[in-house]
Amino acid sequence: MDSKMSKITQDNYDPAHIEAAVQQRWENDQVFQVTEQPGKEKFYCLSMFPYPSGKLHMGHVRNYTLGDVVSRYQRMQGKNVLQPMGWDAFGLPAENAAIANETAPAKWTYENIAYMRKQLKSLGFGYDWSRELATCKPDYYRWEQWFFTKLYEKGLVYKKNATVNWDPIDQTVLANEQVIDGKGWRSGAPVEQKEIPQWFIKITDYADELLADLDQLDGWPEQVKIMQRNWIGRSEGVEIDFSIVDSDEHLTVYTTRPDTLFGVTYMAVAAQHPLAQRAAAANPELAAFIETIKNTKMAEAELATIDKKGMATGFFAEHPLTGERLPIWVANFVLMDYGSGAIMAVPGHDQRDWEFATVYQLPIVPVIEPAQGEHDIQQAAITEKGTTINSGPYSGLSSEDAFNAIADELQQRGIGRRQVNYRLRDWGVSRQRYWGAPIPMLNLPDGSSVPVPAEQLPVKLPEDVVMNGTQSPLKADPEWRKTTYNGQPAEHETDTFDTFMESSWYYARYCSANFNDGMLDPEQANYWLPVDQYIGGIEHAILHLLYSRFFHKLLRDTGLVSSDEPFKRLLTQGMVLADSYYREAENGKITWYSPTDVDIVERDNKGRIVKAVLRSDGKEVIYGGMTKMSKSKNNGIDPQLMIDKYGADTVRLFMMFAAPPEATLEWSDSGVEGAQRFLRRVWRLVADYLEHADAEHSNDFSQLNSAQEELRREVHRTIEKVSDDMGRRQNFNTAIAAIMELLNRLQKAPLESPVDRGIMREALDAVVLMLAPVTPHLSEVLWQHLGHQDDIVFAEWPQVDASALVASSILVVVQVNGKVRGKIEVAADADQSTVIEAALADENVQRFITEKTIRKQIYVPGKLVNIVAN
RNA sequence: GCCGAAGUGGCGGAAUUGGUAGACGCAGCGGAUUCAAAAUCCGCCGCUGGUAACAGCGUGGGGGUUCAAGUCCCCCCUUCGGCACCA
Repeated sequence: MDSKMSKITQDNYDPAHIEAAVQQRWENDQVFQVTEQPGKEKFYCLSMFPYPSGKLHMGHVRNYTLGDVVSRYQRMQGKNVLQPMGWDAFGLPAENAAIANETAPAKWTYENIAYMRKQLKSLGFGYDWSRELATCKPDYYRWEQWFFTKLYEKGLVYKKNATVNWDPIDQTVLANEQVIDGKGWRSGAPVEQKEIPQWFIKITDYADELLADLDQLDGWPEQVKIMQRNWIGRSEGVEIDFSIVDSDEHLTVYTTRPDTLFGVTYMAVAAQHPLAQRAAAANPELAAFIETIKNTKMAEAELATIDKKGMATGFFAEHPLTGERLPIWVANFVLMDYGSGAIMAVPGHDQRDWEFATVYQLPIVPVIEPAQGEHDIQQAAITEKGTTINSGPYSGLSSEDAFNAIADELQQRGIGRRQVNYRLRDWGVSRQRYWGAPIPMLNLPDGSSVPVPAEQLPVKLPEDVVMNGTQSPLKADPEWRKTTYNGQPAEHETDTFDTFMESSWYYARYCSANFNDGMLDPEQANYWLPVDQYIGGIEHAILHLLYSRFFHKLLRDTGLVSSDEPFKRLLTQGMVLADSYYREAENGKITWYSPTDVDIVERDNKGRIVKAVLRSDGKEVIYGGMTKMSKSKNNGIDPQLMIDKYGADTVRLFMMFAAPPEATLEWSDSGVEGAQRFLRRVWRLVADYLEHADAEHSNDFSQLNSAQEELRREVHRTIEKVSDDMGRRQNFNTAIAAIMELLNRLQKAPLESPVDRGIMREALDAVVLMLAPVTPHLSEVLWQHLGHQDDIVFAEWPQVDASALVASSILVVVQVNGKVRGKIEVAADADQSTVIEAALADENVQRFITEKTIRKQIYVPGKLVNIVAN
């Protein structure tokens, strides 16, 4: 490596040059390729793989820098570290790009992968590229198809009707993000809700285990576990049959509040409910109403905020305990896809029921009196529990007792049963799109479906296609689906899998990425799994992470892995923000300009942006604040520009220093320059030292003067802090701050005596080693120049010398009535009375306690004295 | 609407177990160096008062617990993430 040969000087830090050289050596020596080494502690570090959208964005750079820092730190702890990378390559954007650029999704995807792989390498991430995978390749998705047929055989897969967004002009199914204000994004036609048959996987069979095993996940953020718990939403309640008046049928509902049963004043069913359909058949007005509410988007957020609408069906149900006639309404806030598609409405004690009842002037009967506080049932529902009233023989009971008494009664009469319910719904995996893994099912002429036999897998997705803008090429091609089954004609399913399917098991495939005889090689998988550290965005807290946990349990129950959970420790990183600028045209149209095209011409005396202009025309633009980097605000900063300008080490350092991992990170050009400045100072300090490197050194630290002792204490305190920050706390920003602090001290340290040089030598080795996970290229080069022969990638993390930490005296803060009034220096081993005596003797402390009576003296050993006086 | 976070100087952030609020960096200001500039180095830098020593105030707002609260409890406001077909 030529950078090793050339002398380093005050100002010859050249990131482009050294980074290329170091990366070349890693590649030549295949430094990051790993195999199983029984007996050596393993560490599997995984960052969420990217969707190959074109080029890396700053969110990726942040995510992968975090992963690389953790990986390199763990490797320096002597562990066998696996860090793989791959591509979440199926998805909607490829189809959109294909239409826009008149290319095939496959071609576009593969080109993006090639470019982004190059970018990842230029950032110096230490991946084992021999394990790279792309989910759009048949040798990946074939195993997913195989696994799906196994799940089918186990009875975990079924088909049922479910609602999709239907664009009646483009004759196509739309994703939620393609529906804008209720209209198709391309056609502009009002979107309809349509029921079509789709495949589901029974995640609800595993709901209990998914819930219970969250308790094992000590290394997960509490907030993510809480979100998953709420998502699964286990509840204990009662299923109740309400008989329908003048009919043999009944309406079954689930409630968690049987204690409010006497407060039921009406029933409500979904628009698609058979009862609603039957009522509509004889009632054109109702039929028309059902048509209008059918097209409400079914997203939960939408549902929660829509105006409550409904219409009576003319049917009545009978109250199971009072015999009262209850009108059955069709309501837009009841969904067929949830539970039984029907609810018992208790407007007194459920806010949605209350709002509906208020709109349609249905009776509101209070049956619960809350334990405390005034409540006006005319203003809102009372959702707290309390004591039953107006509940016949069940009045005067606590909510809990009433729950049990009423549940028992219903159960005894055979019209109700206690039941545990989950908010979690089964996983619908069918998508009516082209760019995804074909669902390996065959539709037979008799209308039944069978899995594609294992020997016929994979069902390959044709890659050389033309996108016409609407229909999936799979559906448009009458030939593709044609096949035979047992000699009879059959048709391939033309739907493809939800892309969450691929991302639910890729972490396991990496362990044996090139294994051709099965989905996983259990031996390799069980060596590496579970993932020791998983890193990705908080936006995946529920869906991706829940589906992956589910898949892991499915893999376990198929005998492919032996662990219960896929990810031991989880780090959720925050978003990356940048400044935004815009202009508003006279017609109100807003145009956003990239911060890289804008010059700031004026700041106020507080440093805030007052005036900025577009460089190309010199005219003013309006500052739009710090917002998430996005296409829509045109404020994405291209990582490539930054790497070209400053080098990977600087970009990595800035990313790790600017904010703690979980927080949002604000992009700042001057912050990046600050990071670069620091690296130049490190370089210079080493160059400075090397000029004295040939002089005599002493490593005998037993006779230090107080300045030397203090400096060396600083070095070892820093090692202690940085180790804790990087290993346990994962607060890389404070680790870097500590190294900066040490560097500030070292710049002022003398190099005169052999001991001075010995201390500096020890300190510089430590600084370079501690920076190695963050700035591996710079550290590697400086490490070589400091005379080390070994590769810093595998070097041992610096050790704390406990004897260097011992100090003879300590600083104690003295407060009077909780306010700091003085600081005293006391012997490290001074006892309480000595310290308090010294505190009371302090001149400034005296001013605040004279003529007052001391009521209390508190001593926090080694830290603080508080004197309470009045 | 529901669930989950966050709010600290001009700015990003630090304060890890209730114990010195503002580490580190950016911006700014003053100085050194330079023909000059860049780069670099030295110093100052929460607000108010004071030459200073120091004092008062100060962690989104309001209340509380405590010798002591950015940190714990209650209420409120604002911003952000997720809400099942974006990934």
